[in-house]
Amino acid sequence: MAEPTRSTPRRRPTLADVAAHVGVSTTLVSLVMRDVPGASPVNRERIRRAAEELGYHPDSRAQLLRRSRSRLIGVVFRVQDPFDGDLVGGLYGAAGDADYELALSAVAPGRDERRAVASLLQDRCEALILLAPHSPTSFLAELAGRMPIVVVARSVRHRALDVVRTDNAAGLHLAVDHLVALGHSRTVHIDGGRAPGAAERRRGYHEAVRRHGLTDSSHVLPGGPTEDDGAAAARAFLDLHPRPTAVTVFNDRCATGVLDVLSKAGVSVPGQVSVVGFDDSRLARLSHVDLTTVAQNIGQMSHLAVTRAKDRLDGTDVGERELVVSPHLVVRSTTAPPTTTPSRPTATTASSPEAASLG
Amino acid sequence: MAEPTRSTPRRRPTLADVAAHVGVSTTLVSLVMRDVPGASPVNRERIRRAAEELGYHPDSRAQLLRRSRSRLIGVVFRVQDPFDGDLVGGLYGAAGDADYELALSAVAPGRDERRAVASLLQDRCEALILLAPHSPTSFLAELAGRMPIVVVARSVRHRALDVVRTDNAAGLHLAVDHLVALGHSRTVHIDGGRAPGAAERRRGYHEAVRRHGLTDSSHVLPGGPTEDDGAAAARAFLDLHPRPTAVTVFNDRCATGVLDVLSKAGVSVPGQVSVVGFDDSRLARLSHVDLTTVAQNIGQMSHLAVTRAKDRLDGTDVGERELVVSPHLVVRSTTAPPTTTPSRPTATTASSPEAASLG
DNA sequence: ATGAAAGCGCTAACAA
DNA sequence: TTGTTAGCGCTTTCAT
Repeated sequence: MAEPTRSTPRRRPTLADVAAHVGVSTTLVSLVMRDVPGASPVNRERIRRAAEELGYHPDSRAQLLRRSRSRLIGVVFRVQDPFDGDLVGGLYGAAGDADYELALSAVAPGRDERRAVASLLQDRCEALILLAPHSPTSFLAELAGRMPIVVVARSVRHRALDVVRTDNAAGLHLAVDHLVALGHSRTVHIDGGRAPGAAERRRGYHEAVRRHGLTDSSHVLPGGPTEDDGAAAARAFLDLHPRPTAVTVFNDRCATGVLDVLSKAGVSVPGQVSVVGFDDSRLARLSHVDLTTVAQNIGQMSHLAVTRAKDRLDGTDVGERELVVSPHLVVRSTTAPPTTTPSRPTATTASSPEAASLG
Repeated sequence: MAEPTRSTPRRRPTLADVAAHVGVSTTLVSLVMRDVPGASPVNRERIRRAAEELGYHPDSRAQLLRRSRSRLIGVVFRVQDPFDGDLVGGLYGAAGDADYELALSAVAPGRDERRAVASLLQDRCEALILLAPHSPTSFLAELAGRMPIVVVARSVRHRALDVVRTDNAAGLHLAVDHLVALGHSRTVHIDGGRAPGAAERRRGYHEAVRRHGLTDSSHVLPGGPTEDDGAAAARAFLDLHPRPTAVTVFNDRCATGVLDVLSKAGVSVPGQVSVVGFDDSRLARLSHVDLTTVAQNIGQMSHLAVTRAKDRLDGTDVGERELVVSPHLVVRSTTAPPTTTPSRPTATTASSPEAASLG
């Protein structure tokens, strides 16, 4: 019988193996492997060759154990969430620039944040970046007593926690300003419920419509972060009378559900209703969705999160604990001026909100 | 000035610190921390308390370095992909059952598979599970020379590689059988292009329509794995004449794009056209999508992947290198019997395909 | 430019 | 039940 390719071969080679193979000390091999000056070009070359030949990879555990610092930043993320996915991508880049490694720990069904964090603690991460964590502030604060903690995309007010987040209220100002500039006056905001950021976006909506003197022709409809939430809210929206001409939605996922229900109900977008999302996720960019949306600056947020972690580790004196990143509006094809066919003669002052639920 | 909560406190406590604090040997502390029998209840309690008090967490790098085995399985996944997300969730569970830890390494923009794998090699993983890898077989084979490699959701034929995948062809048989049972005869398959599994699904479609004697009234339309691909394919579909009454689509994402375009074109689903997806992703389950789809058994795949890695590590004699998991059909609301209103008098033999592009 | 030796925090013999 | 000792693979003084 021919021996098949061995899938469990001999013990992995160590520094000592490489050293022995070349006939030098482990010290020299260590230098060469780390690209540190102090070895003759000849030996450098021979050692490189031997390492390659033996298939040597340094053992990061041993390295980390020996080094005083791990240069490791832990990241807790929701493995299911596309926004977190984007952020993780950005974090890899930012960490590389800052000469740190990332250790990923996922939150998944059956694996909660505490477990994710615990595993990172064992890995000797020097700091933690938590993406939209839902743990109680007390837990986060306790962690912060151990090591620098950077919370991303959730607003937590605690003097030991660093926060990097989008200016959610400003995002809704952008959305409402855009709609008003197009000529809309009857608008609705579909809410994110208890999702992180939802309260601020709701507040931003209220502030913006008030600023435009449109409070009386504004609504907030209960919603949530998912497509399903959006679909349900859209059904409620269809019952509204007079029907608003524009909708701001908590996020893109939710907006997708809204769009789908409107489309199925024969309501054209942006012909009859304009829709604005939030996040500028891949969802929004799809050519057949092409959603006008408030974009979070993921690259900047990732960069700030890593930089803040690094600054804390370096003991750099940083000012604010909370870093608020400005969003910007991406206008695509789900917003347009309202059609000038009011269902009733225009009333200068809107009727009382209660009237809407009648008839 | 009041000293704010320190975010970079004293050196992390070690086993020795705990031991000194209690006044016992490190051995004893080690036993207790690992829940190994061999310590008196009294000491066990005192040590536990001291560890808690000092905020002690074992250093997994030191543990791993010292233990002969790391009991670590590396997972390479695409941080953006919802299907990979689901799998990672399943893998955590399966790994826990098998008493292994998972080390995650993401593929993201700017971080390719080689980098993801390299980092896992340094972490001294004993085996690697690669989710839908796109690296060339040669690279995977080379890896397999070092350690057990389990490839999930991609078909690779190599005697050193283990593969866990869904029976894609069978999935399309299920889909077509379902449609035919409903009474459909003019069908179309929207293809996945070069995506993993696309070729097998296409083949399954061809086999199934042939088996039903429907080859002449079948089409394959070029598509791809994304919503955009589906949207484009759907536009091509709308130009088909006579229009097929049912569509099988490469995957759920693509099917979503198809549904959206159909909806916007005023084509009712399942009234005028039935649609079947593939994956049973969260997308398909959304109440407003409610897509009939071929479900991959994620739980079983995760379990098999971990078990296979474990068996290789244990040297267990396993038979097949390729584990093929049967999918099943989830019937939801996008499939129904065809309406019996042919746009023209039924022709027994379909007109030549070229005719479609005319007029 | 090179090497010897100590030790990172832990576990696994072995002894007591 | 408890302690002593050696050493995992590496980096880091300190010699040479």
